[in-house]
Amino acid sequence: MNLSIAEENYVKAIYKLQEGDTAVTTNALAYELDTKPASVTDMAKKLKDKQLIDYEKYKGITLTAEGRKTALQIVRRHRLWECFLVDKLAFSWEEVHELAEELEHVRSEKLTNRLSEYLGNPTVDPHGDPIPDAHGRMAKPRPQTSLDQANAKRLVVTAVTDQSVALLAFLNAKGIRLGTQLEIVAHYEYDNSIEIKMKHAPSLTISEQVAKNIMVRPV
Amino acid sequence: MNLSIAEENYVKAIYKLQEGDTAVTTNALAYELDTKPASVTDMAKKLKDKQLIDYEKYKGITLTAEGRKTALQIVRRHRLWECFLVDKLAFSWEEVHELAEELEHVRSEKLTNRLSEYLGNPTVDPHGDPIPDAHGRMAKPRPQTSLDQANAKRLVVTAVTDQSVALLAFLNAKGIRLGTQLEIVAHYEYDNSIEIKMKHAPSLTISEQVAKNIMVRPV
DNA sequence: AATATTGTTTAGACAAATCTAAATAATTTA
DNA sequence: TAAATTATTTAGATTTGTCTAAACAATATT
Ligand SMILES: [Mn+2]
Ligand SMILES: [Mn+2]
Ligand SMILES: [Mn+2]
Ligand SMILES: [Mn+2]
Repeated sequence: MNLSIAEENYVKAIYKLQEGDTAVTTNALAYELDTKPASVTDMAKKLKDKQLIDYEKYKGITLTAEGRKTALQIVRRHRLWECFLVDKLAFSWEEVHELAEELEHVRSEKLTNRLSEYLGNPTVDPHGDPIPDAHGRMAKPRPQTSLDQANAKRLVVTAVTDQSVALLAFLNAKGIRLGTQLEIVAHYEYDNSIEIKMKHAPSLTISEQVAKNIMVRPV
Repeated sequence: MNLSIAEENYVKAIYKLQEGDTAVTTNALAYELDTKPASVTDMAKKLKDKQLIDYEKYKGITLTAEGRKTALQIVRRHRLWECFLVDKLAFSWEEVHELAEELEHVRSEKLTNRLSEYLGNPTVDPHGDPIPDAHGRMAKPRPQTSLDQANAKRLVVTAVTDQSVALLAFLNAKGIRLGTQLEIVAHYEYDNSIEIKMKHAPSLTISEQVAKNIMVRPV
């Protein structure tokens, strides 16, 4: 099936929003893609015709098996290009999403697989998200929790859930990246802020909002 | 100026066809882009509006200074990606054009310049074509002639003008690539075929058509 | 010079992707 | 449950890039 760039972006967005079996709503998809609900309805009809989604008027959207397979291929390309940009071209993690958003649309299995191999077949991207392999399989991520819910004291950063430039740049400024080890020094109940301590640095206090978006596991 | 992919492909094709100051004809451009003359006329009006080309009805098309600059940026991206695919991902020279045709449309100066640097700022692409630098300047290619016109006996292959998969695959099969050294053993006047000899290989005879598309200079 | 051929443009149409505004369905509130 | 609100769809338009068929211009042939 030959998909346009717009169609690919829709399929990927549906995949992103579809947690488990919950149908994706028209409005949510419009918001995610920065477009209008009317446009989503139009596209939903096209993707249904192409059998990439199940869709009934007013009932929301879910990917078919075929659609899920397609989505995983796009996600694979996106995350591999992000790795390339960070690992080989020394881009910072907040710069790569936008570029990968375009590079992901070059559809060549050979290119994708060669790129993966060249990068050492990475299993996570620069934001800690898992990379599907050539068959669409993702390594089951090791158990992780958001920093605000962590109970162990010594932790390592495994992923970031909000990948906005604003948060990623903030984390850069504070020296927090994937693999960073830290200890929880204190929880402040007033605003649920959390004081953390990293090696070779004074402790710092981060807001609940930041903590919620940092994923960690016990070291 | 924000150009669509279609517009970029037109600008690049005009650049390719515009040798010196000869205006590019509607039909030639349609053939090059595998489209119809009527479509070219439509696009010519748009590119004229955007001041990328000079165009008067029935008088053909030439790039403006702005258009030339745009074309050189696209050519730069195209050739850098070709280098990447060959040098880093081990693609063969006949596979890369099609992929670069898509990758060239990712418009990011930062990406382009980082890629160039990563590749060691190459000055020629895998087909021997020169790569414009960040300012659009190309190294003046060292003097070269087509193999059928060469008079020196000991030669080195510097470029290939016909870059069809068919010719490139033929040259692969015969062990002829950029940098290959060869001697002219004989010219056969009957069909203008040329017998050549490369190191560590028996001599072989190639047709005039092949010879015309191999660029060489004295070693 | 008249005619034929070739090259180019125009007119009118279509598909893809989007939009706004209006209509309709589903859900929540009173 | 009736009214109000929210979510979604439809109708109709627009832009981009393309096409075919017909008209027109430039060039070549007799
Ligand atoms: Mn994208
Ligand atoms: Mn990512
Ligand atoms: Mn292209
Ligand atoms: Mn090339």
